[in-house]
Amino acid sequence: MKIATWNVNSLSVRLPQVLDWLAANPTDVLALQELKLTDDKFPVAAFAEAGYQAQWFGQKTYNGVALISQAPGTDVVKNIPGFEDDMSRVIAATYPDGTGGQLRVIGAYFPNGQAPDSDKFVYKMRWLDALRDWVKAEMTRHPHLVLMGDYNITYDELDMWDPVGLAGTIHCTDAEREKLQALTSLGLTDSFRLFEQPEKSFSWWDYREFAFRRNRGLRIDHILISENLKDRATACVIDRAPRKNERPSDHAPVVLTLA
DNA sequence: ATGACCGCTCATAGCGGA
Repeated sequence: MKIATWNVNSLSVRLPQVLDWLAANPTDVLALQELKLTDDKFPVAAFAEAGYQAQWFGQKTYNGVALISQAPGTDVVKNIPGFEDDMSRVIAATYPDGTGGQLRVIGAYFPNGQAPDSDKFVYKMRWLDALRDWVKAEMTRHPHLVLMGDYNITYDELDMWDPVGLAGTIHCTDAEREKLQALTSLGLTDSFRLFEQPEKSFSWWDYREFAFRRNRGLRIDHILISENLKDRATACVIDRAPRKNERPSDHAPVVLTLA
């Protein structure tokens, strides 16, 4: 089965590209981030026509997340329980795992953080702490778990186009990476690094300065999987094709294959 | 040193993104 995540940077603008991509890449569960629309504007009918169900959690102007799936999602949770937040960043649901079991899927749009000395960075740290505590509890309830989305954090220098120039900048600070390691230490694995990858593999490129053409990007979109899913993982790739579209998202989809 | 590009908003400049 295929599991994927894609920050679409406005679903209203990118809907045709998402539908085209799904037609070419049938996917069991696709997590979307940055819908930038309210719940009443979510294109549920368009996905239904394409054979997909959806769970969504939007808001005006910013943020917004969804899970697009072939099977219905159950036990849906929106945002981190107990963590007061006026931003729509998290959606979780349970799906059939293709082998008669169940798969818990969490799609998340992690805070950007803006700059390491900003209020938004403080919020990012608090949010990451709350996410970790909740995911830890989710893993006890749901042993087969996928945590995917736009993390807005690089793991290390391999995830940066300019490790020297970008050292210590947002997405690349020690503080953010410690929080990412705290998630990993729950028993989650970065599925992308289970496999050999091309050098300079990124999932996001700035719209400015021909960054995509020059492959000046970051790898900040991740699919983390629980220990008992590792043996089923057969591939994890970043699909750069949609980044070449006209009017593309600045992010590319990341796709995990489970046997 | 700065801004670049993109999407959005009770718009027409400013914010947030990354």
